[in-house]
Amino acid sequence: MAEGTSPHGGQGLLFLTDEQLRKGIEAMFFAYRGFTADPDRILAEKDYGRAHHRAIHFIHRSPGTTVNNLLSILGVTKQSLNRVLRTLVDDGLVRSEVGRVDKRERHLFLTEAGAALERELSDAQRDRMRAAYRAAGSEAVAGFRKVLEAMMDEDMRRHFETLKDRGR
Amino acid sequence: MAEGTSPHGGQGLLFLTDEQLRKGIEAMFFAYRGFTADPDRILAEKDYGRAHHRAIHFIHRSPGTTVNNLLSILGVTKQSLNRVLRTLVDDGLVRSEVGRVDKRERHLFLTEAGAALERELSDAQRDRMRAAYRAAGSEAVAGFRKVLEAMMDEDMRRHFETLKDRGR
DNA sequence: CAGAATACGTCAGCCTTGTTGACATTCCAA
DNA sequence: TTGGAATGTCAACAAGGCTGACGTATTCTG
Repeated sequence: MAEGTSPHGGQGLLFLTDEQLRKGIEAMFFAYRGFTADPDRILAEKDYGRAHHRAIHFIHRSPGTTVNNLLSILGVTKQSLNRVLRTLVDDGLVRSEVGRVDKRERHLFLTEAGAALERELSDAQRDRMRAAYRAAGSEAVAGFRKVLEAMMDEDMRRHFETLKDRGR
Repeated sequence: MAEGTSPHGGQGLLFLTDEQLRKGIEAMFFAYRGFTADPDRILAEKDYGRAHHRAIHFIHRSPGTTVNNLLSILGVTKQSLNRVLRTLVDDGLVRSEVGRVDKRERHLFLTEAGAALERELSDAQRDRMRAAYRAAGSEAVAGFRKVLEAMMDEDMRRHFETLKDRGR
């Protein structure tokens, strides 16, 4: 635990046994289940799935985003996204607006109802995240974020950074 | 960053804005994609999916485990697991042995071929994990693990701990 | 301006992986 | 010994990925 604070700069001299790495892998697997568990319960009641949650989350995060942008964030095909988007628009949770400057584009926004569901979902998910952060301590949180960022693919890290800036 | 090392014990006085928590959530989402990307590529070539990977991983980890035990680790229905297991047995990657003391149980083992695939998959996944750990430093790794453990459901943490001990 | 490229939507069909329901076998306890 | 619980298998269905093909509107470019 004190290893990383040494003059080596916390890098370079890590002894990483296969066993340690395997535990990291399993931790990731089990934790992700917890991570999605609470929203999944809420979604199931409303006959939505994780795909709907993801769309709602990122539309909330980047109001007015285009379909194409959402596509590259979510990393699915347009057919797949479209199915989800259609139900959200039909159910009045998402509004799709023809672009003013480029009329080929559709800009996506949450309606009031959509924003309400978003709040319900992210409240649940944040509660767990907050509890985990509290239990682990702020030093651990910094490390958590560092490792996760290092684990992303390049494209995803780019998206992640972009979202980061926008939120400020 | 130095906050958690204070006499407060790294807890209690965390300022956790919704914005910070949201970034944690997004980091988790993007990182998990990276986490599964490499094995997914290998699996796609061989016409297997993530479900096969999970089964192989945990059978490797606990040779001789029963279907029921695997079920509770994976958190799916037995019918769902069974389908995956059947293809693995048919393809000669997994051996299923009728229990000696309780003949209702089946004990699961990897065959040589199964172990070979397991190695290929976990090598790929470990490589990424190792790179992320190296990039983040050992202090970060400790924090990473701490937060993940705190994020798990109780049952999952129990499984996680059990696997931990067994590996030693 | 004509034609290529882009953005989006949609239809059809497939696969994986989750679900429930029905059922056979085996074990155990009343 | 018999009925209930536990274990595992088979069948059928749904969600949500995927590819491929196509239509339409719009924009960009030579």
